[in-house]
Amino acid sequence: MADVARLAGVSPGTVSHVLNHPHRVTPHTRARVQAAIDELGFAPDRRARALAGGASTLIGFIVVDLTNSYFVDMARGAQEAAQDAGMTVLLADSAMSADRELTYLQLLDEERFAGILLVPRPTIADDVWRSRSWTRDIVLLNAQPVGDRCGVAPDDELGGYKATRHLIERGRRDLVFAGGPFTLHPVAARHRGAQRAVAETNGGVRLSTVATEGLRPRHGREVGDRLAQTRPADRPDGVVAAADLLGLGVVQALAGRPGLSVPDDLSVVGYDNNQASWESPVPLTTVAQPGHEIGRTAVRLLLEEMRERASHQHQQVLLEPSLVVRSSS
Amino acid sequence: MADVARLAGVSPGTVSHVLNHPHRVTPHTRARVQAAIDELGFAPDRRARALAGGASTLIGFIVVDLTNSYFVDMARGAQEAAQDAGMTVLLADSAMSADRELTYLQLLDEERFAGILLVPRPTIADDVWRSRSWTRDIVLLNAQPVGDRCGVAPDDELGGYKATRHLIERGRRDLVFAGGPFTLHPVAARHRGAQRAVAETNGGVRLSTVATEGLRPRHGREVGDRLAQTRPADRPDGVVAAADLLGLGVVQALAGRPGLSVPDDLSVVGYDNNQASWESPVPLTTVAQPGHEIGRTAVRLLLEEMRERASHQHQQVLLEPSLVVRSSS
DNA sequence: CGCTTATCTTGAAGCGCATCAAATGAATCC
DNA sequence: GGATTCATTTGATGCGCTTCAAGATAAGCG
Repeated sequence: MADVARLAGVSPGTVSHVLNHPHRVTPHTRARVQAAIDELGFAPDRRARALAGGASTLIGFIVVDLTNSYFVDMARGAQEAAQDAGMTVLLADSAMSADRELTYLQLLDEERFAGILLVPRPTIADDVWRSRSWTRDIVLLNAQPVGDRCGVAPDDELGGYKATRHLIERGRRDLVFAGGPFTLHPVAARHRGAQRAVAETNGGVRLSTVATEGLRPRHGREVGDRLAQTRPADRPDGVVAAADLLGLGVVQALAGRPGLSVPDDLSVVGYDNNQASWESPVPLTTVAQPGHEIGRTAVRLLLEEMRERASHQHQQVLLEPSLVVRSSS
Repeated sequence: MADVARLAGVSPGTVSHVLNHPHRVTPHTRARVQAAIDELGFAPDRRARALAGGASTLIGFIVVDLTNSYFVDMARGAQEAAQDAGMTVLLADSAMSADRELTYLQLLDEERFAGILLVPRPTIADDVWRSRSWTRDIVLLNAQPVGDRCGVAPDDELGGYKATRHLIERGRRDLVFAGGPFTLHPVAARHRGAQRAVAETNGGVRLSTVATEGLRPRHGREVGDRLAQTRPADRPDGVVAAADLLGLGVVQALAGRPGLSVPDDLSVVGYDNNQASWESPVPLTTVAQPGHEIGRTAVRLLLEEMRERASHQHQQVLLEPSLVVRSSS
């Protein structure tokens, strides 16, 4: 910056002004300084700026698993909202590791980022970072509510409700909810939603539950095989799968079997709007997570917390998932 | 830091020493300072440290599309290698946008990151960032070679060769290469590899080429349908697909058709080791990209460039993809 | 034309830390 | 016991920038 000042024949303070308060500088000198900046290819050191002046313009986003495009959606929503506020989101992939989660948290803390968005690991006893008090503002995404922090999450109960309600409106009367393990909060919540939708019919619709060991296609295929072996009279006519890959497994197992066509004999609804759900031979009806909105909302909360530190009230926001109807129902 | 010094009854310089040169400080005072640090919950400001002392410990990783898990692999490899060197990788998702790519580049430049890893958009006329001279060291990943930069990329030609060679070794004699558009460098390179493998047989194997409009499952299904309509006598017995999703489409279209079982009547090899390739009902033989190694190597090159700036020679590294044999061949 | 006011510009101080030369203290040696 | 040496500790200086009080210049007014 000193070089620029010298070349432009002004004081360092003036260079700083054209960078930060251009209106306070005569158009004439402003032009000269700008010319010097261009000629020297000067790019101000943001660390120094942040050190001297206000805060950083960086927001950190720590994600449990970047392999999951749901979280990438969140990141993009966050980036979008951050950009509107002149800030930037930088990502860190903790890749399921508690250690890394903590390490990143500490790093961003020491780097004095403006704020931190955290998608923690889904474990319950997830207290590694909670035991410590951080200097940065932190907003939790896709996590169970925590009292002393803002949080944004999808309304899984509502999603389960919507999926089930959809099948009921399509005339299905004998439903199965497939998913597991139920220790996973989202699975349990979606299940509750399904139960609520069925309860509203006052006995007009039956719901049974198949607990699976996981949510992968092979678990779904097991469910499908089991359905195929059921006597046609006892056979359900709708499946609410707790995840797309699970639902796809069900569809795969049913493919080609007589009397078991999807969606005529059996409707299937998935969950997550996974890429696989629309690239399947039978595109899957599914519930799309509001990942993008979660990201946007999280940044909004973070900015609020940063700006009105004193009056800020922590809050938990639940966002509504949306039904995407395709060929499987 | 001043607070810590005061509480421990030492000078600020000493606090700095226990942080940076612990051996130069008496165990006794070191313990006292440490106690003060703990009591105050002091976490040093990394920006200030970098400003005063050497360089930052941050490496930026700008990715064209984080939705693609191939790039997440690279990021993880990079993080791994960076960690070994006491550094950290932070990600930025340019989401296919040239603007964002440039903006991030400039941001990381101004934030004085130690170095930058860039996975640029696949376009050829990709000169937005090239026109400018950056202060940071930059390594290109998964990109066409550029003279004045280090670069790391997969050897697609070799991958195409390996896939084809595998089918030949399995006794296949009439092959099809399916993929497109051929303006995509990886597609063209894989095709060349396939041609080389066939050429080595001196006429013992036939290869035809089906140019598709894209690499999605539906394009593959079209190929599969066409194969099914071919007279059995003229029908190929092996398909080299330029991508997994394409290959999966082929398999899907063939499923259940008599005389067209996979892998008996027709073997299929995909490319990318996409998640879908192993979760399919017929797990796909495929070529796995060395994403992890690309990330590791890129960081290695970056560190070399940083440490031996004077003597450093830019280099292009091609990494070997590996064949993953599963049920479709 | 002298003085007040508004507009620009300046230079010093400080952000939080690392480093380095200088000072202090302890240990060693004859 | 005094002189040396080596290990610790100190305090000042500067990293690149913003800001702020103060100085300089220009404009406005009677």
